Amino acid sequence: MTDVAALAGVSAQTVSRVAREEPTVREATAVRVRAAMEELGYTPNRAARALRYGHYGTVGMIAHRLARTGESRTVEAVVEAAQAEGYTVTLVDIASPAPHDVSAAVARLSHQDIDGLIIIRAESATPDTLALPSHLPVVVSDSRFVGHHPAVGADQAGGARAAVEHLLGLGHRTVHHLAGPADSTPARQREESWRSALTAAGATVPAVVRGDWTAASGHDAGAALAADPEATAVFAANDEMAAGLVRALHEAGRSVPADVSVVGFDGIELSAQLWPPLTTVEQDFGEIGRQLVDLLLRQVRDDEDLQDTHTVVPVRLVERQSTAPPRP
Amino acid sequence: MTDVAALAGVSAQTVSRVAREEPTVREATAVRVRAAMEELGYTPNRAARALRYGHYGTVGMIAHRLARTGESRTVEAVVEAAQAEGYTVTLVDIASPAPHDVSAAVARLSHQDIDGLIIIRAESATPDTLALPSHLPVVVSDSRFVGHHPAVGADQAGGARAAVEHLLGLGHRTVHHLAGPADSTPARQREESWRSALTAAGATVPAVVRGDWTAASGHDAGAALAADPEATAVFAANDEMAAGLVRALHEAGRSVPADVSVVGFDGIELSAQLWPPLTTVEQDFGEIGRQLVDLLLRQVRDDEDLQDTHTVVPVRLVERQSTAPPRP
DNA sequence: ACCAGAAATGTTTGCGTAAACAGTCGGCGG
DNA sequence: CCGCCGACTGTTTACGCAAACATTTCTGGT
Repeated sequence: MTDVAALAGVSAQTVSRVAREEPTVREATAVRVRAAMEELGYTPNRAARALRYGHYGTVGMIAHRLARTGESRTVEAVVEAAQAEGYTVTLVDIASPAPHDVSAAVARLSHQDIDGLIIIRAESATPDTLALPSHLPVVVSDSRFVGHHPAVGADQAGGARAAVEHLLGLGHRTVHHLAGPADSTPARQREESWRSALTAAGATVPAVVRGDWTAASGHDAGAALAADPEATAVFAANDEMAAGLVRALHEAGRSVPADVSVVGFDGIELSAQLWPPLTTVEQDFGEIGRQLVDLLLRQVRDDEDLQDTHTVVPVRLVERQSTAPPRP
Repeated sequence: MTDVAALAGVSAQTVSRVAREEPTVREATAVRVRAAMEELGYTPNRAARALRYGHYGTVGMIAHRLARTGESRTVEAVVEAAQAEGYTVTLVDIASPAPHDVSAAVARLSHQDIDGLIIIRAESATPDTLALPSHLPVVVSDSRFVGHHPAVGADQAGGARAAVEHLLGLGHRTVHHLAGPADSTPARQREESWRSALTAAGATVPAVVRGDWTAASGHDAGAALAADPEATAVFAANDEMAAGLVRALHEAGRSVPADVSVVGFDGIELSAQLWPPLTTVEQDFGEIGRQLVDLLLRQVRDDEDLQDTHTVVPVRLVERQSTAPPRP
């Protein structure tokens, strides 16, 4: 900055004014300064600015396994929404969703240059195990934190219920469930909602088959389900597992949907390309991302107290060709 | 920091020493200081540190549509590799891969607190249109920048050749190509390599069908290909389009692989779950991410000049059940 | 007990920026 | 033609931290 000032024949303060486009600089001077900045390749030092201003223009985001569809779509939406508000996003991926790793990630990130923190799918962390720096605004996409931090989440319960009711409505006696890992909050919510929807309809509740979100685990589970002639309808906790399940059914010679109907969850892009195209509960990841950023920035900028806020983003059942009435 | 120093009854410098875990502080003192830090919720201010040190411990990453499989896997790998080296990653998503938007993103990011920049899939940007701040270390995952910036890329040509040769080896007379968008460098490389592999084998080169990477575009293209009885083997430029293509073939009553063999590219998780499981050219995104970080940090830390470096990461043809010899 | 030298701690300074305050200059009314 | 006002521009200072240098407090050996 000093060099620019010298070259333009002005003071450093004037350079600063030009850099920030203050209107109180005479145009002729500004032109000269800009030319000098150009020539010297000057760029304002953000660390110094952050030090001066006391904030960074950056939000942190913690995620686990961010190449997964739900994660990456949320990340994309968050980045876009944050950018639209003039913030950048710094990302940390945690090794596992275990409390210890989450805390380590928070510790690392809270020493970073961030004004606020977005935690997505910190599935197994609990408010107690999460040692957050005081006064750091936080939003979470996991409802376990309701009452501790503002949260945004898809309507897991509603989606699961819609899936079960759709299958029951088709005439199936009951609906099997291919659940997600037991330590995942969304997985548990989907499972509980599946159970209560069955109970409410007076249907029997079959044993849960559990996977770990991966397609491979869905494929394993599918082998078991395919052997059970009673299983005519399956609600899978996500689309990847549903894809593995469908493949296992194909391999077992069971037709989808003639022999077995399958419903997924998430609405990933490829769900429409499976054979048959998968009926699924579609989440609006874009909206989730936008809400997360909105809630966070309201705390950062306006110092709002949003503790008890819990935004539920609606989901939508998309009926495709993987569901049909059972064989008579 | 001053408050902590006062509370612990030491100087600010000693607090700094404890914060950085310098070994020259007596343990008894360190304990007192740590207690004070704890009580006051003190956290070192990174902006001030960055200002003092002259670097940020952060790398920037520019990507486009980062929810796509290849992108998100690369992002995840980069984040992990950077974390392992003690760096964090700040992300910016660009609206479109057009030169103008890329430049805007670079401009935005170069004013951020970053020590280096990773550009992935800046497909249509050219070295000229990209106004980078001078002296900012850069790596690129697009070979168009070879000679301008160090680059890392999968072996596009080798992968495409392997796909074509696999199909030809199965006995197909020729191989059709479902290409990616014309403004994408990887798409062009795959297409050119497909063409030269056919020519080298003395096979005729059918007209290219072009998609835009999405499964939907693959489905559209599939409708055309399904109507052509000459098309017994198709090499799709990515797995998403291959999935759409396979679905279109199913809908047209053409069997895969009995009537038409299909090979994809990327090796996304769901490629193994399609029906039939997709033969594809698998990229090692993890390795690409690690190489990107390695190349970048060598410039950042050691000030190495890596201009002409171009690391090619091998790909691997994974044979599954979507390919077979043509009907006699 | 005394001293040299090592260990521990304190003081000064500057990193690049922008707010607050202090000039300087030109033009206009009287 | 003087003085005052507003438009510009310059000077001083502090943001929080850590390197460099200065000073104090311990060691252990005699």
